[in-house]
Order: sequence, then structure tokens, then C-alpha cells
Amino acid sequence: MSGSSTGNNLENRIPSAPPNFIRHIIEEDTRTGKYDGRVITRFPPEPNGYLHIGHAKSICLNFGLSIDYHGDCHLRFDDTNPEKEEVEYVESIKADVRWLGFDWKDHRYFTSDYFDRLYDYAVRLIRMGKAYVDSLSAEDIRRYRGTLTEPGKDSPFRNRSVDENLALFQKMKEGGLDEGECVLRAKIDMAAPNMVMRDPALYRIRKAHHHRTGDKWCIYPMYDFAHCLSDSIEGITHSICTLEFENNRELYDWILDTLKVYHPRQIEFARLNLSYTVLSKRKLIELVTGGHVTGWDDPRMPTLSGLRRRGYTPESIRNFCDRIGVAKRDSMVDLGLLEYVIREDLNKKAHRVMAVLNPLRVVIENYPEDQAEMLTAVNNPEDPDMGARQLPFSRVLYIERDDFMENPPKKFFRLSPGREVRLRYAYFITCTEVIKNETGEVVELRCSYDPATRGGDAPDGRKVKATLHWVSAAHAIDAQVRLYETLFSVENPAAAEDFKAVLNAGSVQTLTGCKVEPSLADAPPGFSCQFERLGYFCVDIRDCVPGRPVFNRVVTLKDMWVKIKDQHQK
RNA sequence: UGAGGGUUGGUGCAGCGGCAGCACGACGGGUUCUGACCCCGUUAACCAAGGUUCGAAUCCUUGACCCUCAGCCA
Repeated sequence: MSGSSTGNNLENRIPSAPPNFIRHIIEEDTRTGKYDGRVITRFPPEPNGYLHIGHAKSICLNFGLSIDYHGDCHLRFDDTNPEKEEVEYVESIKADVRWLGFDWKDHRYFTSDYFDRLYDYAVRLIRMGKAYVDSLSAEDIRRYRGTLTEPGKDSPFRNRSVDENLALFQKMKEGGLDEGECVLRAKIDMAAPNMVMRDPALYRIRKAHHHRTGDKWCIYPMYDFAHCLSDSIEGITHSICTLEFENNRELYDWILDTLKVYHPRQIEFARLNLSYTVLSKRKLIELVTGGHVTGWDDPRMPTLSGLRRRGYTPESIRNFCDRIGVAKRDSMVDLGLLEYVIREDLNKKAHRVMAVLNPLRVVIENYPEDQAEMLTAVNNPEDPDMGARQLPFSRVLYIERDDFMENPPKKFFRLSPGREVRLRYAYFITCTEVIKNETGEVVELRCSYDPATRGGDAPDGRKVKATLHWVSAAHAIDAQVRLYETLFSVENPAAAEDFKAVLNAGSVQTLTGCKVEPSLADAPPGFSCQFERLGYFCVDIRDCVPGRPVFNRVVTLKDMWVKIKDQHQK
């Protein structure tokens, strides 16, 4: 079991996460003393976008391992491509990792901090005759590479002398060559069965402004060259990345072995796929720039900023990551699991409140006209320490439209003509009359109440089949509530020809004129609560003005009645 | 037709030569001032075929199917 119930205290989480193949490897390495028992991992995002739930899996894995095995986890920004990267992203990434509850201590690095050393390593490779400057065009390089089944052929520039290569590489560095004129390549084997090993590019010319190094450099190292060496420089022991880098491991090893430097071990695991959403950076960017969502933090987005705004807690996401496990096979995690973990967390923590989303006016005819009284409501039945509050009750109330049916089917327990139900924490009421407008729509209910049931229990012991939530009309405050559904209407939108064609048109429904209990008037942004019988909601962190709360639905409560209803309709 | 990986209930993950387990889901029941939570129960899987072994999800062989790789992205 995970020990995450103790809130933010990560050190207390017991050897929490279930066993997985990476833990086996680390434990084996520790046993054999391979890295003197050290465990140093790293989370290496490229600062070119916002973090999403898939990154959370990697963060929880890398930081979690470092905590459980008493090591460190470095936060390293892999900023080797100046054209795509921005400081805005590094700030959001730091905020998201911190929000998730992890601490990189003083281990915050940038690959760009190593540019000088990486350049020196490249020069060493050239001197060893293991790298050369290729003046072939990008297109020719592709042609010379061969195909999956045919070997490539050597570039005519492959046998330039060390001195010529040194001079050319320096010229590249000094800006004497244009973008695309040449690249530095490793000299490995153009007939290698692994395409990655067919003389991969190590450096390219980019006359672009870098967000940290400015205009100091006009050549930038490629991922394959920079990453293994950065891991080596930092003394990483286990370099954990996703499956698509399996083919790159041979090159990772080749570079470190050829240079004879400290050699971490690369281990690959399967990235997260979540049903009813997309987790590729390219697609997420498209959703934002195409205006399909309101931004990176749209509550429907799988980004950490979106989930946070939606009302997900860091604990729930960490717990999710523990539960999905880590393996090498491609899989698709059911969205239902993410909903489960946030319900589980909020059930323990969230205040219960009463809110009526779709109000139906109810007049208690035998209740005095100008009277109001306060009734006691429990804040959280799961946690007595959360106390109780006072709720105003009066003659005119609102209940949920869905809680009344004039001609109820068999399994409908709620209010209907002549039936008695309980108003939570208040009284038993009986519906005595249904008032409709000209079009036949029910606009008001007249009811009677039993004063002896004050607080919600009948002294004579009689039972009711339903308990309804309600608010006092005179005391309730108006609120806007947004109901969210999945962003996509199909389980695997990434498999669609065009993922934008399977967007769910009803992914957000904005309700106005909702009536919430007065205690919510000054709920702070981000405040999470349970609207009893409806779901978990949180106060939006952007769109609120004081006294006029806007709520986002985090997730519904599990609902038996919808199932029964659906079965009836079939 | 090249190379590297992968395949266990509906879903995700364990099990690493000795009774196939956990979680989510689904289904049924109990409880209930939330048709929630909680509790109890049921359901349902080792890709296939050979081989080794007293014994195979696990080791070996062959095959099937799936994923990744032909960026001067990461």
C-alpha cells in the first residue's frame, strides 16, 4: 500500500511503489556495488512546452527512486535546441515539479551549462578520428543513410584529415559557416543495422538566440551527444527514459565508451497513454494554438497546470503514478483510474456543501412566512475534526430538478407527488402540489414539512427512501458552474486520422444561475469541496471575482441512479 | 527483406522453476441522513506450438502479432 495518506511528507511514504523492473535493476546494482550503492537519477525535460501527466509518471519514477534509495534526483533542462525553448517553460516546469511535491535540492542544471565541456569532448572525438565535419546537404545525408534494409554509404567528406576537421569545426563554432552548410558527425558505420549508428550528427549550426547562452554559440549539440555526456558529468547512475530511445542506447554507450568517461546506465520504460486524451506535446500545442481549449491550463487539458486548475491534488497524481506501475509494454491506462484517485483523496479532505445546479423552486406551505432558522450540517463525515457549520432554512427553497419526477419509474426514490423525502440536515417534506407553466413545464413544487423531523430524523422512527440536497432561496448565492467531460469522444484519439475530428463537442458545459449555500460566498480560489450527491468541485483560480465564485467540476460522484436510468432506457 | 523491444483477466501492474496475485472496472449483497464513502462476495488472464524438467507464466526452440528507428527534433 502507498503511504501517501500522510499528505506531503514524501520521506514517510513507505517503500511505497510496487516492485518493477527498474527497481530490480537498481537493487541488483546496489547489491553488487556497481555504483558504490549510489542512486542518482534525473528528470530531463526540454523546456519547450508544459508538463503533462505523462511527465508526472517520469517525475514520480525518478524522484521516487531517489527518495526510496536515499539518492538524489537532478532536474536538468535539456536545452540544446534554441529555436524551440523559452524561459517561460523552464519556470512553469519548476513550478509544476515543486507542486507535485518534489525537491531537486541544489541539483538544478541546464545542458547549456555544459556547452564548453561538450565542445571539448567533440574536439577529442575528432582528434581520435572518431568524428568528422560533413559538408553534404541535409538531403544528401538522408540519401546516403540508406534504408531500414539497405546499408548506407560513406560521405565523400568522411575521410577528411583530423587537422581539416579541427579547423572546420572551429570555423563552425566561430560562425564562419552558414546554417546547413555542414554538421559534425560521429564516424561509426554507415552499414550499421541500427540506423542510429550510421554516422549520427553530433553538432549542427543554428544561428539562433539561446534563452540562456544568448549569442555565445552558433553550434548546438544534438540530443544523443549532449544527453549521455550530461548524465556522465553529473554522475547519474541510472538514466531512465522512454521506450523510443531504445535504439539510441547503443549510441549512448558508444559515445561514453569511446571517450572513456564515467558511464551511467540507460534504462527505458513505456510512456503513459491515457484513454480519452492525447499526451503528445505536438498535439497539445495544436489544441492550444488552434483555440480548441482556452490555454495550457484549461481544466480539460492533461497538463499538470490543467489538472491543478481542474482541482486535482498533487497527492492524487502521485498516487496515480504509483498505481499505474512501470513496465516496458505499451499500454493505455483507463481514465477511470485517474478519477478514482482524486475521488479517494478528496473524499478524505473535501468539505461537504450543498449546491443546486439546476434549481427547482419548492415552497413549504406550512412553514411560517417570515421565519428562518439555522440547522447544523457536518463538514465531512469522514473526518470529525473538520467540524460543522450552520445552514439557513426557510419557507422557499431550491432543490435539484433531477430530484423530482411527476411520474417516477419503479426505482426512482426521490421526490414525486405525495411522496415524503428528507431534506438533508433539515426536515422530512411531502410533495402536495405540482405547479406548471403554460407549456406544461414544472416550475414549482408545493410541499408540507413535518416539524417533528427537525434535524432530519423522525421521532416515530419512520424512514424515507431518499435524502435530497437543497438551499434556502433567500440565503443562497448565485454561482457559475462548469461541468467538464473528456476532451475527446473516443478512447484513443491519437489513433484517429485527425485527432481534432474526434474532439468532444460537449466537453464543457457552463451553468449559470446555480444556487450554492452562503458559506461558499468567500471561498478562496482553488478551494475544493464536495457538492453533496453531485461531485467534487473547486473554485476556479482564474475566473473568480470576490463574492461571485466560479466552480469547476473536478469529477462526479459515482452514481448508481444514472446506471439504473440508462438500463431502463435500453 | 534490417535492427532493437514487447505480448499475464475488460484495463493497469505483480509473480522470475513449486497453489497465478493486487488495484481499477463490472456484477451481486450489506450498511447509510450523500443512490457517495465503507464492508462482504462474484467475475475474469499466462499469444501459439514444440522441447527441457518430478514440476514451466517463468528456461530453450520455432512461429504469430504489436511497438520503435531512415530529423541538421528530443
